[in-house]
Amino acid sequence: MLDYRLVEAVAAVIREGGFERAARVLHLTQSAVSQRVKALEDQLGTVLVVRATPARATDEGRRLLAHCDKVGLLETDLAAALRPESGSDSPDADAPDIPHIPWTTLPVAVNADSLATWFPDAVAPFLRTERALLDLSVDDQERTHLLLRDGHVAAAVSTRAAAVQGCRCLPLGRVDYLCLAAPDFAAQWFPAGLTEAALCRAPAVIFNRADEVHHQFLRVLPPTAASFDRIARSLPLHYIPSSERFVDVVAQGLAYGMIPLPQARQHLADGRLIDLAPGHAVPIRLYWHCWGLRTSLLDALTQHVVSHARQVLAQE
Amino acid sequence: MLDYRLVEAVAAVIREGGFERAARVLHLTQSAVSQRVKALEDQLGTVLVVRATPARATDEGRRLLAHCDKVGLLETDLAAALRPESGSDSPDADAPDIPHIPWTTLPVAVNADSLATWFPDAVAPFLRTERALLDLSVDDQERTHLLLRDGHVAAAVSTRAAAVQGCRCLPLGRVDYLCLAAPDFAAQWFPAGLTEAALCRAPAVIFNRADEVHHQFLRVLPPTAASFDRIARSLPLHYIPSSERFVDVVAQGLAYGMIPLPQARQHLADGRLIDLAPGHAVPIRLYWHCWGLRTSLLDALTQHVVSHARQVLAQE
DNA sequence: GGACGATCATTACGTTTGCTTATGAAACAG
DNA sequence: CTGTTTCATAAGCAAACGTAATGATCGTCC
Repeated sequence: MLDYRLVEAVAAVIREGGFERAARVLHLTQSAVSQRVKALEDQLGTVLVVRATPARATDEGRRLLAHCDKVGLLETDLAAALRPESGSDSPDADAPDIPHIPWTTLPVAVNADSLATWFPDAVAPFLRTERALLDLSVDDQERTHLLLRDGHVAAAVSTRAAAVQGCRCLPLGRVDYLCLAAPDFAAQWFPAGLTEAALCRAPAVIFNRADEVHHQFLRVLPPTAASFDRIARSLPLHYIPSSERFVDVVAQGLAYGMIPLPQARQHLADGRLIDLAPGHAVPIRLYWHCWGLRTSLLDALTQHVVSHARQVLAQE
Repeated sequence: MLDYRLVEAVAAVIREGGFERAARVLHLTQSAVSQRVKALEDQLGTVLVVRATPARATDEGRRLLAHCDKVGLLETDLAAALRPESGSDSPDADAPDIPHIPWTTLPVAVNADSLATWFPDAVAPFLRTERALLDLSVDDQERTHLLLRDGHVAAAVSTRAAAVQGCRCLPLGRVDYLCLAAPDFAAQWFPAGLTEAALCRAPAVIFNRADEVHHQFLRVLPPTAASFDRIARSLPLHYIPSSERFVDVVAQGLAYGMIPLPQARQHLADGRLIDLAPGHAVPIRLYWHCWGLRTSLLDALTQHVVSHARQVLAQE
């Protein structure tokens, strides 16, 4: 079996982005880290770390890292099983050199809109009951599953319905994106509705360059597919990579854009936003992907996320 | 992580039914096996092997054995993954469209906290009057100036006071970060205040791995610099790369963390958050960097941002 | 009951592993 | 080109770990 002191050295180098920082975290010298990494690379016959600034993992290194995280989760389970009497852990005075009861850090990828809406409420009870720490990566909903596939995260919220190799995939529900604008904005830029000419002139806002929802919306609009390309190429676009600011920009009448119904409901009720294309919502289906590995922590997180999402998201 | 040489010794003893046989299988002496088993039992604080004839596992030993098998399976998978030459995966390339002449897209880098607070209000009037589109990049406040230096953005909000080559740099003001927690959280984890022991146990939340504010805070705390390193290395940390969710996590009593005063003011007034270290705010000074190139749009943006920031941010 | 055999624990000592300190090499910035 | 940063390598050394020998414990059989 692997010597996990070596594995952890590689993991630390990659997480910290360098041998020096890794050494500090591991309470070792840079030299020792270098030797450990080299030893493991020799043993496996593969380069695991790209020596650059910052240091990063090779494909093999990534796989090893994912493996290391899995084993870490398993060990957390084991520790819990071997320490059944760990009920009360209130901070009382004891030996400071004994590192406290270990926390487990769970790397999870989540799309910005979920993070801005239902996700925090879904994980809050989990964080209250489990000795776990979240390490969130925010990425586009179409790409979070890549982070999972490459072993960067143990779980992800994604639009991908197909399970990643070696992973579970559970449907969470549907979020409807509506094409919204402030009433003033609509009157100024779309006096005759969503005409092709108006679409080419009115400033729109999208999340970032990977955001596909706006384009999906244009595709389902009455104008034919022929005109779609022409429109899509000439859209004046704001890029605002923050869900909350995104909504603000639209609410303030600076642009129009595709907004998740949960985030828009209040604005719609108040009349601060209006639907530019009623009946043309873009439904985005979200899925929970996580390692197939059965671990009480992962299972608990999955349980919390899935059950909460199915309560608050639209179900088919 | 566990030392799997020790684990394998226990496994061998149980599988083989004795230390002697285990030693033969492991190509060791009986003494070595005995020492290894004892070492692991000491480490875990549990008896793993029932010394009888034949030797058998305790409940804890059985769990350890099951764990060992799981890790073995994972390692088999890993080995299979590292054997074959890595396939080629092509990252999907996106082709950003350049909008028409009348609209100018301004790439701007901004740190998340600014985006979550004063920045939108600062640029809103600018967007109303100018035919400009924003292309925001969110990055850590210590690194936004790098995006500027490398030509990725035309302007940036950064903590860097020194002007980038060929760029202007204007001070915007100061944001004070306070060490905050929910009252319940403070009572549970910091009954005696910010002691070293409590700091090592209580879960904290930081933005991401480049976030230095928390560490800066620890450095200015009463405990000497000597104890700082020890604390900093053993902090249980949540990573929540979203300003709004960051605050939520603290407000919900899931962790404590450094929060900009502007974002915390309402919570503090409501009593939902309390200051764990009054008088120990970490002041972060922000600067507006932009290309020296004189452009009416850039000048206008700079004008709006700087004047608004100087109104809402603390000035020296 | 006492001697014996089997089995694991302990002790003492020698080898080896693996860390630290010091220095070299390579990439990078200014 | 020079100083800086970062990783690799070399040599010395201490601690870890294994072996061999011995001690302790328990069950068995005469």
